[in-house]
Amino acid sequence: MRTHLCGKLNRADVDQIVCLAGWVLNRRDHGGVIFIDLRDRSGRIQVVADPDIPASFSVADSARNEYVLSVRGRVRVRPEGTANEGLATGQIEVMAEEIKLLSRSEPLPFQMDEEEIGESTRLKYRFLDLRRPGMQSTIRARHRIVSNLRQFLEQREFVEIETPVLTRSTPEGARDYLVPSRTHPGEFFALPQSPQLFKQLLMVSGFERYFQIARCFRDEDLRADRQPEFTQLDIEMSFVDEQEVMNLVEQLVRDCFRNVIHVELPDPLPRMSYHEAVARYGTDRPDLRIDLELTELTDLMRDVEFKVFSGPANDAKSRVAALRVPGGNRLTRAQIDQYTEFVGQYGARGLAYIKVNDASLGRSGLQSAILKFLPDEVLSGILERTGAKTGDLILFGADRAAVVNDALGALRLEVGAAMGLVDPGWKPLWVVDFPLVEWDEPGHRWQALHHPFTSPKPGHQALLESDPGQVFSRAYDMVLNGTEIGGGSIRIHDPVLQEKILKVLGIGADEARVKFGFLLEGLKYGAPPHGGIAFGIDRLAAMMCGVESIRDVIAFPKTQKASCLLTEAPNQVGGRQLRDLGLQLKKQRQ
RNA sequence: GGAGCGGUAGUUCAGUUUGGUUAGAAUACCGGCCUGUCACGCCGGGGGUCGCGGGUUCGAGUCCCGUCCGCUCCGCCA
Repeated sequence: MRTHLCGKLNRADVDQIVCLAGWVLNRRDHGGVIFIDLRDRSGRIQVVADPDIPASFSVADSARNEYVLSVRGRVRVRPEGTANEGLATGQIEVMAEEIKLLSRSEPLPFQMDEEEIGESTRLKYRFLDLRRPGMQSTIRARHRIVSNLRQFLEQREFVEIETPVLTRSTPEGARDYLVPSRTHPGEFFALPQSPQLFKQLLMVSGFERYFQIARCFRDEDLRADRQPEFTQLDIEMSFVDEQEVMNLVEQLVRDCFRNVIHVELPDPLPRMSYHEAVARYGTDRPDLRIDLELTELTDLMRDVEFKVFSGPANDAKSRVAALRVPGGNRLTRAQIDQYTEFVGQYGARGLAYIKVNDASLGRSGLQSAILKFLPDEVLSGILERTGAKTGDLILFGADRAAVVNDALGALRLEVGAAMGLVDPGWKPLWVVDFPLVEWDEPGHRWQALHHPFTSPKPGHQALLESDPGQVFSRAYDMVLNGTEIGGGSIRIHDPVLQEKILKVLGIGADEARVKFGFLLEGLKYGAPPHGGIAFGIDRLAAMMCGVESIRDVIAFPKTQKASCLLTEAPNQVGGRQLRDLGLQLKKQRQ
């Protein structure tokens, strides 16, 4: 007797006696014969049974997913004349000789084959949602992805090391999840936002190649691609420069795509500077599947009478740019109004546009409320630079550069998707040459673009004090189809330089000691040059599975309010638990 | 903190624009019949706090106010 998994039977198995176990997908009694569609983790097979066989359950007219059965029987080819078109279960069936009921179920809260179930119902009954084919497939794919990444790194002598989950709050960056300490009343652990400082210390410790599949926690508002706890593939290496890190993780990602979803990514991955990405796409994570770009018009608009354009054109921190929409001429006024509202989310105060009715006619071939403000040479400059053709629409952004970039960058994605301009396939790239710091206006200080431990580019250190905004960092982001899937940098291994950077960031020696003194201390004891990267496993898995939300690749995700509908966490805890912590009960809501 | 969409049977939805008889459909569930079925078929049945609270009205699923929950986005996410 052999034991088989459901769905793995084939013609070579005919006449074998097999044992199956699985969920009943469908069960019927027809003409004195019982038909059972069984499903287990690997597939689906139809079992045919005579009512007289020993069976520890009774057959009703129909039922789905209500039982878990074990079946012993003979594999056979379905007899002539009994198969029909569209055989769902294949041509091999099992003639049952014995059926045992292993477990029974109440009627399900939703059907397994229903395509769209409301998010809250799915999450409340996540254990059943996970039983459905879609979630089975994504969760298993996620496992294959992680397994592949791990194998790749192990083959290259990386060592997987766990770092603490209960750790110290380092209040830079995101909000921490805090855990009160019982043994130190009034003090708190923080859950790690990333293992960054520990992995750098591991380099000091001599683990030259480290990785970890690390859970990270950030107490910020959620999005489709952001959960309060998420998983990162964390990598750090000693004695490497950015080329070596990038080359290695390119291979890692290519290998993963090849093995898991049979996709060949370009070799090498294209690279683009931060400044080029922002200029051409309005963002540091461009979606290169969309063949649209922002066109720089700032210099062209300096002398026009139209203040909406000339104002920003003459302000160093502002920008005038255009987005050409091929075939956009056919958009209605109402649709353009919607786009105006759309860019309003990003702070744009309007959305000027020109419809190109006939590109060969110059001014008279254009249609727009702003034509009268723009001289002929400016109009022809716009047409020439944007490459506008008859039937196109040109959209304008003129404001502070950050607003123009956010608005037109987002509009590019929105319009690209709406107009069907998104190429299928995979467009990865590296974004490099990031500024080390950016000016934070409300905080009135320089802020690290990546994090405070990122090394500045060699040769740029002289600018650190005179003009920090011009300093490039040794950071790199891997971007795939408009999503940042990984980011890293060569770190600072020189404690003197590290203190200098902290000073630029306005973090004094005392403050630095309080926040991450243990890292600064570690760097004093012969830290090797080192660098690394972290990949967002959830985002990577979601993209590779072709799903919109990372919730669909996380077995037990949280809702947008960061609660768990399955366990009803977070919840109030008993007075005893709180007293142990020296805390008080939250006042009950009315 | 802000903007938008949604919440009606176990589930997926219609009904809300223009207030008006007993709130419907499909599916699921229960009973009966049929029988090599595989979205089986046929007949019958049960099932609703229209998210919750308040208001307007002779009358509210429908209009108004508040609130809770889910989703998308902005802010936020070194």
